[in-house]
Amino acid sequence: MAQFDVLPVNQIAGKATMDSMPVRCRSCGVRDTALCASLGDGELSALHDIGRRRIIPAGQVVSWAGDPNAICANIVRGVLKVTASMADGREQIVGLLYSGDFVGQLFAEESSLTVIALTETDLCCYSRTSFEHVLDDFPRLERMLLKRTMSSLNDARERMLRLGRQNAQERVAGFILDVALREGLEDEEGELNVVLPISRGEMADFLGLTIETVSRQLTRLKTDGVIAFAKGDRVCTIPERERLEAIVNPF
Amino acid sequence: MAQFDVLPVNQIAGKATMDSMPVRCRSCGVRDTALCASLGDGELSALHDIGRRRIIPAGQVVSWAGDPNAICANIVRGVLKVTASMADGREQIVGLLYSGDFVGQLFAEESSLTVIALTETDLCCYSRTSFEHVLDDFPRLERMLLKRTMSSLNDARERMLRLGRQNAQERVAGFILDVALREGLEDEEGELNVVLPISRGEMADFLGLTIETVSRQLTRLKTDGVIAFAKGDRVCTIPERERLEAIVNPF
DNA sequence: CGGAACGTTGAGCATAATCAACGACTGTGG
DNA sequence: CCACAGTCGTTGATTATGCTCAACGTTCCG
Repeated sequence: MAQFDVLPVNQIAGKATMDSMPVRCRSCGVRDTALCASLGDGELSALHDIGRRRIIPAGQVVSWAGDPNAICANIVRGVLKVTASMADGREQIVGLLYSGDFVGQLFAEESSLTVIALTETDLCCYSRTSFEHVLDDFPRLERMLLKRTMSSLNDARERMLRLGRQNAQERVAGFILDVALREGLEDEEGELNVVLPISRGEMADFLGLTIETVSRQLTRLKTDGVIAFAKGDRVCTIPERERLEAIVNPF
Repeated sequence: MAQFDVLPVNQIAGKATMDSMPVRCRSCGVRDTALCASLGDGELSALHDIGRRRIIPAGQVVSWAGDPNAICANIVRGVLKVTASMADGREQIVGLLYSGDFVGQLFAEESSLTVIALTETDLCCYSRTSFEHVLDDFPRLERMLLKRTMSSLNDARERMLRLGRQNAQERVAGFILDVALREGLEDEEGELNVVLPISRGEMADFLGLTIETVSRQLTRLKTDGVIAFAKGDRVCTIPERERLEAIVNPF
């Protein structure tokens, strides 16, 4: 009954704006970076109507490998990991997804990968089949998805080079550099500061190493002065980016 | 002048059929498996008009990493490798492409990967930008490309698990199994026979190993009776598929 | 206070890389 | 025709890298 008060108010507010952008979308933090950016304000309702906001606590599974592939989503806030695993428990993180990224494999009846929230995460979830139908009606949406999928494929292939050909030192250094370039901030002294989004164990699963090896390589980078840690094990400072780059791409 | 005789004849032959399928496409071996399968006979001319057949000898580079990303293509016949490499020469094969597969990264100004023909290869080449324009006009073509790209992404992710978490024995066995399931033929005794499409060195580059390790693992599989070689190093027989599968996916 | 989760460090070991030698096969040129 | 180099694959000896097992410190929370 309380819902009755709330919902109509939102709808009225929506109609009161110049265009017909749905209310939930109007305040959405990834309106201009997620796939939605390919839709005009008026077109958003097609996605809005099939979407549902969901908050996932850290550590919770979003979708299991082997389950029917029922949902896909835009990430509004948070970080997800996509993992592949073997029967005996060996695990590999095959992708990390951030705000604005799209989650889910379309056109497949069964999902072969497990998706887990690393931080508390806001998702804008769609039924996979409904999303596929919306795709039929909005070519720009499909085009944007195609571009992103091609770009993900490229990322995956670059990561294969790392997993197949780089040693532990290069992998760890490369990971820190990637995160720093994506999310890092320069301070007043020109140092690059970044919060590592994952634990040592998750870094190991991402890099195809063990926890111990990741830890040892981090201490080595630390004693060599290439990186420094402040306030815990997650906050990392990079005094000279060039030194890190030299490790990742040697001659 | 001789051309004058030939070309009109082809055009007449094209128009003489019930539909307007271009001549070159009518005899094409991958008409129904490549991306073209998403187009009706009449629609084919859009691709046909911008396409050009090209024969690439074995070993020749189709496109270099770092070059302007100018072309894409359908593979009519042959096998290509897609490689990523580091400044110091380390190399990783990130994809193998067969007849009917699509080659090229769209919507990127520079290509980051090198493509090389492993066998003599027939390509149906398009200028990348022209192809992108055709994509605008044929939603079914774009949809098929999206599906394939998603499926390639999935393959790439499964390969990350291998590169990150499997040992040499499992990688080599897994590779043989993959090729056998894709291209192998059962003989009268129920044995699976397959011709390995690449050399030991290329297998090493594909699996993130060295030539010596690949060779040793193959001899180990051979002495264990899991596989056998006949007529050279490329023709491989698998007496019991289950034994190979047990190695790839242990408990 | 006890336990759990996370991270670091050490000792020993196993796996795959490196370095080296050699056989089989192919094509080339004398 | 044979000698030769070149490519490809195999095998052996040795080494280095990263894994395994184990212990221990810190932080957080019941």
